[in-house]
Amino acid sequence: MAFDLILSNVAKHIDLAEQEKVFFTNLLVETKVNKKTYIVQNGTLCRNINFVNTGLLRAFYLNNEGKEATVMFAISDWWITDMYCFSNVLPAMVNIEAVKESHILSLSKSNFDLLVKEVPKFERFFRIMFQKAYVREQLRMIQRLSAPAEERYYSFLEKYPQIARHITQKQIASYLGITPEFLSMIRANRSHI
Amino acid sequence: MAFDLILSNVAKHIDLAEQEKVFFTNLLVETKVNKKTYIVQNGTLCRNINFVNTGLLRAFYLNNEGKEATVMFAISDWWITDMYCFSNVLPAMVNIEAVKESHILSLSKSNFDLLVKEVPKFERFFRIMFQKAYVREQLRMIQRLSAPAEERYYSFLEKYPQIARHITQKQIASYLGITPEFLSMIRANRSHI
DNA sequence: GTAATTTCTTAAACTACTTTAATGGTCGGT
DNA sequence: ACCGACCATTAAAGTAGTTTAAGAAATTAC
Repeated sequence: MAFDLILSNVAKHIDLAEQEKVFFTNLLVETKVNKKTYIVQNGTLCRNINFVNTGLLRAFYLNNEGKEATVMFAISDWWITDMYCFSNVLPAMVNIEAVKESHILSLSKSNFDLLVKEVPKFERFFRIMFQKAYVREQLRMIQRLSAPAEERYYSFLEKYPQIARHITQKQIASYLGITPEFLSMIRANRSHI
Repeated sequence: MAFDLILSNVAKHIDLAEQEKVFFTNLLVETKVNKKTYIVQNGTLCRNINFVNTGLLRAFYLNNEGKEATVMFAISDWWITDMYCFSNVLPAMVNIEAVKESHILSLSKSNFDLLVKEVPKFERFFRIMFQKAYVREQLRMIQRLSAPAEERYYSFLEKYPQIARHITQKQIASYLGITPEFLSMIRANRSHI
C-alpha cells in the first residue's frame, strides 16, 4: 500500500482514528517523478507539499549569475516543498528536481488547509514538523557561520550518509556553499580515514 | 497591562475566548532583564520560550575558538529561545543576552506542553509561527549561500532597520558571518547612499 | 569628569576559497 | 559500441574575506 510510509511518518507525532487516516490519504495525490524532472520550477506557483515515498529530490536556488545553492535534499520519509511560496501561495523561488526516480505523495495547499481544519491533530503534527525543520536550519546556519568547509563536509557525510551516497560532488558542494573544485581538494586532503 | 502585546501577537493567528486568554497569561512569567544579562547560558538547561515585550535580545553561538556567531536578534513582539534545547530539554548550545534592558514573558516547557494540550488552538498558533521561522531561516541560508557580504549587509539594514539602529557593528558582522573589520570596509565603500 | 574598556576604522600581510583551464572519467542516449 | 555531455580532479592565478596591529572615537564605570 502506497500510504504505509506516510501514515507511519504521521504516527510518530499523532494518533489517527481509522476514518481520519482515510480522510487524510484521500487528500493525497501519488506521482511518479522521473530522474531530472522538476516538481517545482522557479517562477511557477508552488501548490503542494510533498512527501517522498521512495527516491531522492533536491531543492536549489539559482541566483542571477547562474550559481546553484542547494537548500535541501529529501529522501524516503521526508517532506519537501518551497515552504515560503507554499505558505504564501507565491511563485516558487527554488527549483525542486528528482535526483533519482522518485515516488511522491502531494498534498495541495487547499487540501492542507482543509486537513488541518477537519483534523486539528494535524496542526500538532505540522507544528512539530516545522519546529524540527526550524531547528535543523538553525543548526545548519550556526555551522555555516562558525565551521570551515572541511568540517562541514565531514559533518554532512556523517549526518546524511544515505544522501551522500546518491548525489554528485557538485551537489554536495552546492549544499555546503563551496565550489566542486574546492571540495575535490578537501577530499584529496584526507588526513582522516 | 503587560499582556496586551502578547495577546495581540497571538491574535494574529488564532482567536481566543476570554477564559483561554486568562489561562494562557497565567502560564507566563514576567521578567525584567538588565542590559548584558543572560537569559540562556550555554551548557545550562534551556527551560523557556520567551516573548519580548520591550527591549532587544541576541542569541549567539560561541565556537571553540571563541568566535561568536549570532543566531538571531529579537525585538518587541518577537519570540526567542534556543529552540533545539527547548524542544529536547537539553543544555543550551547558545547564549541569549539582553542587548538593551528588556521586559520578557517566559513560557516554560511544561507550561508550553500544558497550553497546547488544554488549548489546542495553540498548536495552530505555534505551527504557523514555526513555519514562518523555518522559512526565515531558509531564506537566510539561501542568501548566505548565494550573495556576497556587501549585499547581505544592505539587505539586513533594509529588513531589520529597527534592530540595526540598536546594535553594534560587531554584532551585525557576527550575524552576517564576517569580521567587524571587513564590515567596516564595506561601509567605507558606500557606492550607495 | 576622567580613566578604563570597548568599538570603529584603516591598512598591510595573509588564507580560505574561487576562477579558469586542461585532462581523464563516467554516464545516458542512440 | 560510440558520441556528447556532464562530472571529478589537479594546478595556477586571482579574490573575498581574515588576521594582526595600531590609533581614534564612543561608551561605560567609578
